Amino acid sequence: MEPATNPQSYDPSRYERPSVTVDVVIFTLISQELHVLLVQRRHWPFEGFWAIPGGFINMDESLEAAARRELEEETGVRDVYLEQLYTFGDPDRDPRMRVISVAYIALVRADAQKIAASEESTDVRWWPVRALPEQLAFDHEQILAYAVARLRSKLEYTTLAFQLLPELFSILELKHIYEQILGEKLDKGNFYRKIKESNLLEETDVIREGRGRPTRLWRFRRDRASDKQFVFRWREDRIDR
Amino acid sequence: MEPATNPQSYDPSRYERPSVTVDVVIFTLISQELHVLLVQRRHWPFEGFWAIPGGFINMDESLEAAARRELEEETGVRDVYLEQLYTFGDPDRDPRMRVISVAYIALVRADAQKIAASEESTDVRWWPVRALPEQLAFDHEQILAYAVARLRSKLEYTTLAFQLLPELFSILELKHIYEQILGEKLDKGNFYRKIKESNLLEETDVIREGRGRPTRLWRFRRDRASDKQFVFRWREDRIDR
DNA sequence: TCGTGATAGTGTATAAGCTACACTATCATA
DNA sequence: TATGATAGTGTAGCTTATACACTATCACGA
Repeated sequence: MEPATNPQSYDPSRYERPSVTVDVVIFTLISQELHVLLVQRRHWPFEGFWAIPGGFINMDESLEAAARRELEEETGVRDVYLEQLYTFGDPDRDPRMRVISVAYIALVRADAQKIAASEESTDVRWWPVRALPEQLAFDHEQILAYAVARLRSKLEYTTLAFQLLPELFSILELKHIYEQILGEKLDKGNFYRKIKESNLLEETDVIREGRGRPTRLWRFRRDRASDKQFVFRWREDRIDR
Repeated sequence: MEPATNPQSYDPSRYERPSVTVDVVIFTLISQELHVLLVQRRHWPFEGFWAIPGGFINMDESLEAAARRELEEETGVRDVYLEQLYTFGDPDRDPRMRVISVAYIALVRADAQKIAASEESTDVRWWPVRALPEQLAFDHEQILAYAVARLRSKLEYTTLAFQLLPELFSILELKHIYEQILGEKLDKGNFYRKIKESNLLEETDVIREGRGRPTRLWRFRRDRASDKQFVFRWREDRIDR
């Protein structure tokens, strides 16, 4: 509890304190594929290794505010989807000192990447989650693996997939993302039916011309998102704590 | 990231550090009803208020180890289900100083409560979640509400309910718990079928005599639990991050 | 000893939802 | 005007869920 089981001996300042950082796993979609932002470290420890962006919390900001600050520093993006993932705190995860890291997941829209790209430095890159660097700094492999698993899992039963798409998109583009994430082909007809029945999409007048038949574009109804969660598929190996 | 976006200026010890505590929301079943363990504070701040048990982490133990230590100190119980809930870190959640609290959920078996009771001090009590104290210390109302919501949610699509039951139980007792949690009556026949099909229960030779027809008792197959998650019911308002 | 209430457990017709896949539609281009 | 490419619809049949009627086995009292 807050220090009071042994109240008579209470003196918080006695206790040695760990450092607390916030790490943000930033996902986006590039050419229909899921990517994550990593930064390359220039100094010991793990010099040259890729790492999840993050940093120390300020004493006067909330954890989420710290995560948003980090996110904006790295990508220049604001108002994105952000959720707390997990807190990693093994005693020796950082060789320098005890560091507790509160990890967050951020989803950045596909059409917002250019902002990131424009501010990209040589040691900041989007990596496809299917082809990540061999080894990451610290326990970041574990954090990233967990983030990917959680994202995959949640995309199946929430509207998170929409956060990755641009403002307007076709139903088959949406299907493509689901296929990427689920790792399997989906039936076109069934997908259309399911998405339409969900009533989460709003038809627009925009028609995109392409090689075949012109494609109608749709928009995500944010208002509906909170009312009704969209359950795309049930899986037995869900990760969602 | 771990401190290296600005590597040239890196010096972790410069940063002011928050205190980090682990709070454990301990649930159990008493007379078929969900209860939670709270401790009453003896000192400022929130003197006399009920709080979730917890304490500072040691510098050489993991977060989960700290949670298990707290749990054992409070209930004497080991080897229970434990999962990280969420990390609460608003700047002014503790009036004394900046405290980051990593909250855990623990599920204690119904037949293990006596252990807790035997070590109970005057200011430690099991509270039914349906009738909690008006106000809790710090932001513990929020933590507790979140824990209860997450527990309810997860009980529907995991085998967590079994963690609350004694070693041996009847299928209708299990049904009773699900009814408690879901807040609705379930069909007996469908419940039998669903549970049996799930293959999560192991029949025992134990028969309990009662008023009516004798009841066969069952045991939870822990080995199966990891293979196959038991999805009892889908809900649209799930909370599972 | 037979009936009744209480609890335990099974069977099944119907409804609802999902899946697979065949079908139609509309464009560009050769 | 035929062909390929992409967009979108219809539907038969299978699978699963729901509601509810049914059987089973005990204690206990008339």
